[in-house]
Amino acid sequence: MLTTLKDVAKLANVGVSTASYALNGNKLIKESTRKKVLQAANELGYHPNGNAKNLKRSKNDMIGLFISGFTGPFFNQLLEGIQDVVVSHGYELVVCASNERHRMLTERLVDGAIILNYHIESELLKTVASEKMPLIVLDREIDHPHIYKALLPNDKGIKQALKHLEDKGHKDIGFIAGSTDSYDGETRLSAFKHYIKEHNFTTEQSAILRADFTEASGYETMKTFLKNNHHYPTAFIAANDEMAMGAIRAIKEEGLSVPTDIAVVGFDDIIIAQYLQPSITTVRVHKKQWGEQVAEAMLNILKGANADLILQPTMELIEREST
Amino acid sequence: MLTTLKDVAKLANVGVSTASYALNGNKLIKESTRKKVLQAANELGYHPNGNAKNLKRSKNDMIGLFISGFTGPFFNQLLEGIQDVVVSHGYELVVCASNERHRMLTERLVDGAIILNYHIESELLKTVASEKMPLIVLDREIDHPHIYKALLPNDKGIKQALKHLEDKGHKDIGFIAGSTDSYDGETRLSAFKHYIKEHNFTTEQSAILRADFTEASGYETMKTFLKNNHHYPTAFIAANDEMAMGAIRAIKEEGLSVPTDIAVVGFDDIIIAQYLQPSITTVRVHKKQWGEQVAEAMLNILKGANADLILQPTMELIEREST
DNA sequence: TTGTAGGCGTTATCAT
DNA sequence: ATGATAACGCCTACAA
Repeated sequence: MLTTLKDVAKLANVGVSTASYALNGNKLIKESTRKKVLQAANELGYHPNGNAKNLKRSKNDMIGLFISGFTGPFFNQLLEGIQDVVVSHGYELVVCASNERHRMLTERLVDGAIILNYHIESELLKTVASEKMPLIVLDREIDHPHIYKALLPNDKGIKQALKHLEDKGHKDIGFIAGSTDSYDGETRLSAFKHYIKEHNFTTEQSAILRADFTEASGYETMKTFLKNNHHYPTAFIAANDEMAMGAIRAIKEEGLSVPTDIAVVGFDDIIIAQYLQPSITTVRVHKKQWGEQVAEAMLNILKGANADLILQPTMELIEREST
Repeated sequence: MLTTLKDVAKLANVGVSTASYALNGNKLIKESTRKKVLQAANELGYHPNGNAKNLKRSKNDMIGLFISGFTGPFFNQLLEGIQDVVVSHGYELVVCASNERHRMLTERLVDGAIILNYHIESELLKTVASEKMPLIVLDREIDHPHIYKALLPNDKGIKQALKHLEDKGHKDIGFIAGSTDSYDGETRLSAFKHYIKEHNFTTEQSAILRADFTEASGYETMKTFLKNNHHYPTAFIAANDEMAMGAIRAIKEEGLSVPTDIAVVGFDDIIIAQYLQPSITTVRVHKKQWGEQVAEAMLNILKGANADLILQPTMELIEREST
């Protein structure tokens, strides 16, 4: 067996509790005994057993982030934001991309969880959430006293994109939607439909394309669309930048020019967007800021603060060459 | 308090052990009792306490990946590879980017760990590694019976890059190194120095630049270099693609052309490399494959297999417009 | 200042 | 087929 506190205590010639106190910096322990214990622990390469410790304390000092996968350039910045804040408050962050068991979450191996994973069913979340285990969902609407929401104001973004295109003289605007699993994708789509109707744009139903957030899908979808329709909108909004990239590639390949023939607006402002040719006009989502806000909120909740705060991550239109 | 197994047992009118067996699918339990227990558990929204369970079983069914941060486009693909394999074997993966405590690792909350984080000291790793806790390091050489290595064959990559440039007629080749913390960065640098000498290239000491892996640092470094030296190499190798990107930006800004005046080779083949203008010639590291191999190795080790396997992730030169 | 002992929620052994 | 009970390793009253 591995070395336990008992081993350390024995080697240091003290009781286990003394060893425990010493290791945990309890003030009552004499300096000399603490030295002895530390020395013994060091000698044995002792590390406490987290399971035992956390079981006893019923606390893990650990916050979980549950995402659906590591694909795509979107997560990095969000992760950075969360990470920074979490560790600066003495917690640690674990990131899990499970799509079935989510044991880290269900078995309460974390003290709080941030959810951005459509694979996890809302019903499950409801059975997991509690006073001792607050949840913040980034990807759905859900009603529960211990589940907090931190959703992106996608409709604002769409509004800005449409406004921008309108200012540029576009009337006939298409849309490239992502997969239906995605909350953000679907809210972007419905915001689009909403404003299109409200502002009497001339968009045809057939100009609302369905892809799956990947560059390849954006390419394929646009390619097929252009092959099958001789009439095309003068502008497209894509539900993310990667699809915008793919669409632009397809448009260029069909001998059309961006933005002269078709303008394209992306969404998210991933790093690559500014480096492409043409660089992509996009709705920037301040992902790092979002992450920071979410993490702060979680820490506050954990601290017992009344965290009914409504997060408002910034969205702004970044104009570049594709429009 | 949260609902425990005892609560479930009570509601189902059975003993705790029976409840435990029922929930864990033990064959000895009568179908009708199992139903009762399941029903009760469901009703109470019961989820086992992972800490208690793992403590008792001394097993977590969990593998940890410890990285230094989420910045940079490098990790995603590696993560994907690891994730896929790990979950397909019934384990879960947790990703931690801690830079100080690493409690998930030290407190044995995982059954094995993959290390790609220069913040974690080798001494610590040695005290943590054991039969019950194998480690695979991706970022250092370290000697310990339970620490396995899965290092990138960086010298092969450098060799290919130099060969490519030599074939293109280059004799005077500079290098842009990353931060000294990085194992891969430093081995790339020393491989470069080694082959430069061996093949009698005319590289001057001053043409070995030091940046820190970011695009910005590549830009700054190259900018300063070109301002201060009227003589410059006809080609540069960068220790990663982002610095290559930055360098190219600086070179263009100084009114020189890539590749005519200065050719640039990157390293890693991050997604963006192919989309830039000029697209970047680079040494492709099959990161996903690397991740898969590492994960397979870990699972084998955990299974008790003799895993002295030497991993050989592929590296190949991808020729594009920057050379 | 230090030691003894009970309990955190499970699993697993051993009776029944 | 089921139920009592002893660990797992740690923390923390409470005693000494």
